[in-house]
Amino acid sequence: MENHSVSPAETKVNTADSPKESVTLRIYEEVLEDIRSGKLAPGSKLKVRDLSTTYRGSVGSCREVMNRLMGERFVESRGMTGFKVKGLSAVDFAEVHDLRDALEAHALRTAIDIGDTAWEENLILAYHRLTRGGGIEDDIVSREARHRNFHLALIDAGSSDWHKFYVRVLNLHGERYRRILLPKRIQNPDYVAEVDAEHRQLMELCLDRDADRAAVLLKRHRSRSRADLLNELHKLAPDS
Amino acid sequence: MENHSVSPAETKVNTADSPKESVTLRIYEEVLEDIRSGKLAPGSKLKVRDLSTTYRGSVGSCREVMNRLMGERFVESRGMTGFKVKGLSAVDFAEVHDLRDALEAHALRTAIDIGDTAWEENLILAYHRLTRGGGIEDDIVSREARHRNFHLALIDAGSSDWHKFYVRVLNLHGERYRRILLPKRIQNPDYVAEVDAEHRQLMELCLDRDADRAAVLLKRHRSRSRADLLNELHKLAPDS
DNA sequence: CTATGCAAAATGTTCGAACATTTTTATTTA
DNA sequence: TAAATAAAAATGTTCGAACATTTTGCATAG
Repeated sequence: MENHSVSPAETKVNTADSPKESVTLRIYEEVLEDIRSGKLAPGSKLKVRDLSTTYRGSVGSCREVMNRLMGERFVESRGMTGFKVKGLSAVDFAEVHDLRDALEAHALRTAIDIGDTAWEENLILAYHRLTRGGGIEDDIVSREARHRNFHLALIDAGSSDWHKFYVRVLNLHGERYRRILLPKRIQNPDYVAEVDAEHRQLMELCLDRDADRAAVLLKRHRSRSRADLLNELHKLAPDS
Repeated sequence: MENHSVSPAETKVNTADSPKESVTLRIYEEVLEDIRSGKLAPGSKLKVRDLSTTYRGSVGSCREVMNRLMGERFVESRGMTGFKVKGLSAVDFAEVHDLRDALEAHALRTAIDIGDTAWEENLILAYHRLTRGGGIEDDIVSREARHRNFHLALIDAGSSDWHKFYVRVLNLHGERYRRILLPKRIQNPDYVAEVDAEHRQLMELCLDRDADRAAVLLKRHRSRSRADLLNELHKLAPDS
């Protein structure tokens, strides 16, 4: 049988004071990144032995990671037949998108309602990092991370841990669809600039405490992505 | 150090055709039940070696289960300090309750909107099982399972897998609070009868496709629980 | 007495071999 | 040839020992 082994996501530079993360955590991060980037193809089988050589860990460590990723729905498993990368589908994407919209809209209103100065300052900081880049690493991975952080900063006041927990997971899944199906767009400078303009507006509406307009803009902010992604998905599988 | 070992949840009878579930799955189910019943105390440490003897598996199997339960937020872990049962707190409960309310209200409207005959029939069946008992096993565990199934049946039409996934987890957490803090009430026949009357109303409003009243009743259905549980929690820790 | 540091114990983590199941391949038979 | 079967390979699962880190207990210095 052919072996679709992949090379793991870039090894992280161990800065002097980094507190020596566990093997399991390292593999978790690398596998998650590789699933989100598409390096581990949607629907493909995840054989723990292959994983253990690719990501340099034991079968046990890899199985721990698989179990963890099941909880975040990036990995599936039925009975004693091993693990699979979750597939892509139009229905799944629509669900992810709509549920995130609902949760985020609610959280945004709460944040605008009761957010304090710290929230405002953190939001400004997140916007700055998003647009100015995060330092040395300025690839697609960190861009998406900064993007996610900005959107999390928007709602990082008042809303519950549960809310944030779910929004984070849904965001990660949304990113996966974007990165795999629209890789060109998210690297196009014009598109990025245009989107960042919306981010700025969003931030300013928050600072002005204009919940209604912010909610509308947030929804519009994503609607193009949604339509285009569903279009791509229907091209791949017209019947779903 | 003292050893707070517990006896595992009752061993499941292996009927002839049961497809031989994996050790990990068995331990997962037993540990989850013991966390929800309070046999594994909120906030207590989960030492894999103790677990492996209590639940008759290897450390590796137990670690897989811990990782899985982390995804459902029944178990926490920070750095290299092992696993802990998630604690109880008033804020956490309020978050669980409110988020579930929001998700379920939305799902209920969708179900009433587009639910078909199969949905209606399934709902009637779930109500029957809830009130008439589920057969041999009629303890608190199966009562709660049937209760959860009824509420899942209410929304089991149209709403997304993600929605159902999250509602299920939130329900399990809500049950945990009820079982640990209000054990008397949920076993009181009068209370059960009273609640089941509400269940019947709820079902009938669904069959009548009266979304507005159903939504109101669903909210009210839980409000007493919510108030009483928050009261209990404040007694335990008045400052949370 | 408190604080500090060391050693021992407890606990957390990782590993790869051993075992079990599923899937594939080869072979036989109708 | 096609279906059935058995052997072999591949893959999935489980285990407990080995290793690493954290916590505990104790001795000593301030």
